[in-house]
Amino acid sequence: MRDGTKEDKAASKPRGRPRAYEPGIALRRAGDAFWKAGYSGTSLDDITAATGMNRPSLRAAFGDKHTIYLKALADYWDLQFTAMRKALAGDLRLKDSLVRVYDASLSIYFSGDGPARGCFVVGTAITEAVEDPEIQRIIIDGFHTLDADFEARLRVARDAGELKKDADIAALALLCTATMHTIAMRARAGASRKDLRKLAKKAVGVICG
Amino acid sequence: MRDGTKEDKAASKPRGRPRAYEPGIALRRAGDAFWKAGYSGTSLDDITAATGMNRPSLRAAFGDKHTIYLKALADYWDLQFTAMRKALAGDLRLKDSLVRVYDASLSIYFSGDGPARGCFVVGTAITEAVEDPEIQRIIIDGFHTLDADFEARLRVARDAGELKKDADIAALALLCTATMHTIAMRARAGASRKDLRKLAKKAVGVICG
DNA sequence: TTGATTTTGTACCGGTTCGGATAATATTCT
DNA sequence: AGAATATTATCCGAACCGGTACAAAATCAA
Repeated sequence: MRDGTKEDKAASKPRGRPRAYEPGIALRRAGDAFWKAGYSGTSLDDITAATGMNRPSLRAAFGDKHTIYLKALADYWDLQFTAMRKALAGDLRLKDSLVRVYDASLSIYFSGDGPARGCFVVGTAITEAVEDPEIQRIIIDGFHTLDADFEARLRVARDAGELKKDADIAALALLCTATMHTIAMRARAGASRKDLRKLAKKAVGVICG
Repeated sequence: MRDGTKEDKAASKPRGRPRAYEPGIALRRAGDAFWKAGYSGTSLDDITAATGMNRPSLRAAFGDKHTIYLKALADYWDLQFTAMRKALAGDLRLKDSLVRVYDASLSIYFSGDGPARGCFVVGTAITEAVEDPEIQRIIIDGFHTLDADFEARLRVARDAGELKKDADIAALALLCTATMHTIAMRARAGASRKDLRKLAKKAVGVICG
């Protein structure tokens, strides 16, 4: 009585012809395509080539081009925040903690086969923001989350005596985000990973006083 | 003998049918079109609509789409650096000088009729950088000029005793550029001018110690 | 006035875009 | 085996893309 009721998790197979793709992987591949050339610069043909899916399957699975992009964008924010929070966790000194965040980001910015693509948001979403309020909102919310995560970490540091009692936590958090932004752009503009790591360390040096 | 030799500045008119447009203004309008939707997101039809020029005239005047874009990009850097250097000139205190730079940038980011478009480079060039080495180089050179201009101003401030003798000028300059970058992106993402001005002041507060 | 010169306006070309219509295929259920 | 279901594969079409050919228009020189 307990099994085969259809809601058996990974058990019971779906009814018709099985999928020839893995939705999660396919979406990431689609994201890779956007990441390289931006939203307008990526055609559905590019995406079919990247995913191996044909057009109708693509549409059935993820919707039209705009919807595919939004899903890829949400996916990226997940990746970014997961990496960031993992880097911020643990009881390192503030300075090391921040450097670890930037290192984690650099790993993302320099991921993939070709040349560095920087941040997905910076490289693809920012451009569309002016004419797409939905994307605009997703970006601004993400930036605020970035600010908030940095600020929370800085507050811990201040309470632990690593920062001066009267340090302007909010201001420092903005500079942390700003540093992330400048790294993201310079990465896409061709700066070397080594140089960007040095940049991060210098910025952290100032921020931590 | 001195006049009418054809090189008489604005004197002697050209030979054939006169232009129906002003090259400088037309190029700026073309830039406006790119500024709104990015390089790939802007069609030649968009540009003809923005400039009032028809397609063959456009090509004769500025070349193909890619060349038009490069001209518009160079034009924008000129605008940006002119505004920045004007803001940095004069003998204000460092803090006021920097705030003035960000105010000048905000004037650019919030220019135009529609919603804020942020920085032209951030909103249009960054996306293309991955697959266009020429654009990539123009961006990185521009960023370095930004860094250098800030650094020069900071050095003056240090020599004038506004900063500590052992202040890391290069690191502070990077944070100045980073602040510019984060403002540019947030502007395009829909942040209000008032909020961005407050952000700038907070950042300047930290940078100036 | 006539001819030379330059720009403009229209219309078109071949290729690409996105989305969908239709038929073939692979699997499960009965 | 046969019906039901879900995905895949091929193809189509209307719109758009960047670029160009060609003739009409506007000016200057003689």
